[in-house]
Order: sequence, then C-alpha cells, then structure tokens
Amino acid sequence: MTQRAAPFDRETTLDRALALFWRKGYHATSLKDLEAALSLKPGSIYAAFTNKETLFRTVLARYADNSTAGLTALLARHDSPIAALQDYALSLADLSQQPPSRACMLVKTLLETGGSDPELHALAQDHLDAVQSVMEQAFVRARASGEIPATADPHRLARYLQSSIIGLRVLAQRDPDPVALRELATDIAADLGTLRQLA
Amino acid sequence: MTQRAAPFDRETTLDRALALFWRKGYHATSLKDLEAALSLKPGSIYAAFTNKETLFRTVLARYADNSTAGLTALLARHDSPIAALQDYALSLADLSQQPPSRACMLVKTLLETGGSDPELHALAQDHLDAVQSVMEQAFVRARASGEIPATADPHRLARYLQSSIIGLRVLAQRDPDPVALRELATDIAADLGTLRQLA
DNA sequence: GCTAAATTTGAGCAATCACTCAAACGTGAG
DNA sequence: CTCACGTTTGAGTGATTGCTCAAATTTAGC
Repeated sequence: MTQRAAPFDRETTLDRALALFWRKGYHATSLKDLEAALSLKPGSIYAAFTNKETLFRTVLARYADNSTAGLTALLARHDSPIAALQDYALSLADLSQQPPSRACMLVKTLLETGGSDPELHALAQDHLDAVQSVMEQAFVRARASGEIPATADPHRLARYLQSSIIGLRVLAQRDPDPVALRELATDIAADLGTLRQLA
Repeated sequence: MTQRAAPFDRETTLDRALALFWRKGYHATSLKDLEAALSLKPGSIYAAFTNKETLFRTVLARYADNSTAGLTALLARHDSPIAALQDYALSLADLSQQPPSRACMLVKTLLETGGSDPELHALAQDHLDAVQSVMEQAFVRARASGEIPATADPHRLARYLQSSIIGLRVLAQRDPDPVALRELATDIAADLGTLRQLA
C-alpha cells in the first residue's frame, strides 16, 4: 500500500473554498463558482469532498478552528485575560482591509441557514458556542486571579462580549469607515476595562 | 375609469412574502415557495411585483418602515429618550416567541448579499442607516434636555447601541433560551443607564 | 519500461431555477 | 344580458442547479 501524493494541494484548495464561501455564503455559491475558484472539475470536487454541503461543513469547521486558535493564542500572549480580550476587540477594527469578508462567517451561516437548513444552522451554533466558551474561560481565569470581582458571571460576560463583537463585525461589513470601526472597538474595549476592580 | 377591486389583498400578500423572505432569506426562497405562501400563480406574481428582486426590495422597505415606525412610536410614548431606548432593548428580549424570524431582516440581507449582490447590499445598508439615525436623534434630544452629558456624541452612541442590538438579535436567532436573552437585554439597558448624568 | 491502482477529466444527467404568454376567467359599464 | 377590459391561470421556456460516471491520464511499485 502506497501513500500517493495528492495532485492538488488539499490545504490550499480548502483555503480557496473558505474564501469563496465566506464571501458569497452557502446558497449563492454555485458549483461553477467553486470549479473556477479551485481550478478543479466537478468530478474532482466530488471525489475529494463528497458534495457541496460536506465541503461547506469542512470549510466552516476550518474557519471555526482558525478563530478559536487565534483567540487562544492571543490569550496566551497576555498575562491579563482582560487585556487580551481588549486587544482582541481592537484588533478586529483593523479588518478595514479587504479580506474575503469582514463579518463573521459563523454568524453569516447562522443567519442564512436559520429558516431553511436546520443542520447547518445547528453546526454554526455549535461553533459559535465553542468560541464563546473560550471567552468564558478567559473570564474564569480573570476572576480567579482577582482581576475582576468574585461576583462576576463568566458565562454572562462571555455572552455579552461575543454579542458585542458580532455587532462590531456586522458594522465592519457594512461600513468601511475605519474611524467608525475603531470608535466602536474602543467603546467595547472600554466596556471591558470597566470590569476591572481596583487593585 | 373604474377602480377595480383587487382579487387578492396586496397588503396581506406582502405580509406573507415578508414572513417568507425574512425566514428563508433571498437566495433560499424560490418562486415555488412564494407561489405556495402567497397562493398565487407565477403570472400573477410577475404582473403584480415585476420580478423576484423587485418583490424582495418592496418587502425589505416594508420591513424597514415597520422598524423605524415602531421605534419612533416607542420614543413618542416616553418623555425620556433614554428610557424609551431601554424599553426598546428590553422589549426585544420578548421575541422568544416564534415570529417569522428573530434576527433583524436588514442584517440578514446585508450579510447574505455582501459578496454577491451589491445593489441589495447597498439597499440594506441604507435602511440600517435610517434606523440608526432615528436612534441618533433620540440621543440628540436626550443631550438637549440634559439627560446625558453635553459632551456625549449622539452619532457614536447610536452606532454603539445599534451594534449592541444587532448582537442581541443574533443571539435571539441562535439561542431560544429566554433567560439568556433577557440577561443580555438587561446588560444593554444597564449600559444605556450609565449615560445618564446625575440630576 | 510495464502494469495496476488512483486521480482527473468533462460531457451530460435529471431537477430546479426565474420567468413568459396565450388562453380562460371574472368583473363592472352600458 | 352583453360586451370589453383587466386579472388570473398554468403549462412551458431556456438557463442553471448540484451531481454522475466511463474514459483518459498520471503515478508508484516491480
């Protein structure tokens, strides 16, 4: 048995598919679009990824993993969880560049599939929960170290923060004005700072 | 010239189309779906509404008008603009019922059309701006009456509030837990209360 | 080289898409 | 009651959808 080298690079292909699905969404992306973006014929796509929905699920998981990994790495880089989360919010304001899309792909998927495809909807929900739980654990650590009051509710705080960030990223998709984006990010970061109890 | 009575009620039909488009989004709603929901044959739909996109635009404008009218009415019912906005945020937590959809249709449209249909994207953006400007004027009035500090920036506050509410409504679509929703709405309302300066 | 297995190819499938239009129908005016 | 106009009808349009599969191509092991 021999491990045959893949004639096309799976990682690169998945990244391209991710960029396309992120930008256009699930329904508006046709197989023709995918063929063009991946430089692959339909047969190859189906041989490698089963079908359009499976490819989308794979790509969505990839996106979610990138998100949680990025956030986790950022938290590891700071001593203070709160400072890390503030840094995170502010960094989102810099996506006034034009990556595939600016809004969160998980939210886009959640809203797009809400009324039509319950399975993809549930999948997006699970990924969002995973990101939220990373935030929640950051608040747990902040509380344990005394950075925020012992009465603080990590779950509730994580929900509030993620909700704020979702709003920020919707604005990022809507308004390319970097000033507006930065002001909103600053407001969210300031809100986080409010939680700190005086030493 | 005679005013012929419409064989189908245009208002009712538009409301049905609104419910369908709101729930399923633009791309995932097929003409077959519309025929079934409106109890209309394709010819009638095209005679009355030109085509699918025009019908969607009409319906989106209807949704936006309902939104701004509702918010305006709520503001008129309160003496204090801040109290009205707090009331608004809290009222959104009660949509744990199952209306067509829970998330904001303007945001759904904005995200769905971002990478594929620039014209619908711009339309959604304009409607969101209109809602935001209603909020902004509320803050202008609050500042004029001394309810919030003279240094407050109504535009920035409106942006922040709308962003928070968008996040809240995404959560409403995601999590049917009424407690979570109410806690988040309470947090947003509390945030608004912070703006008040002591009398 | 040669062979066998794995991969890519792309024409083409049934189903569905948004949409059209000539004919049937219902309505109000005379 | 009759007629003329405007609306509703629904079978059917070409285009596009997601997808298949037998054939051509490429690779690795001997």
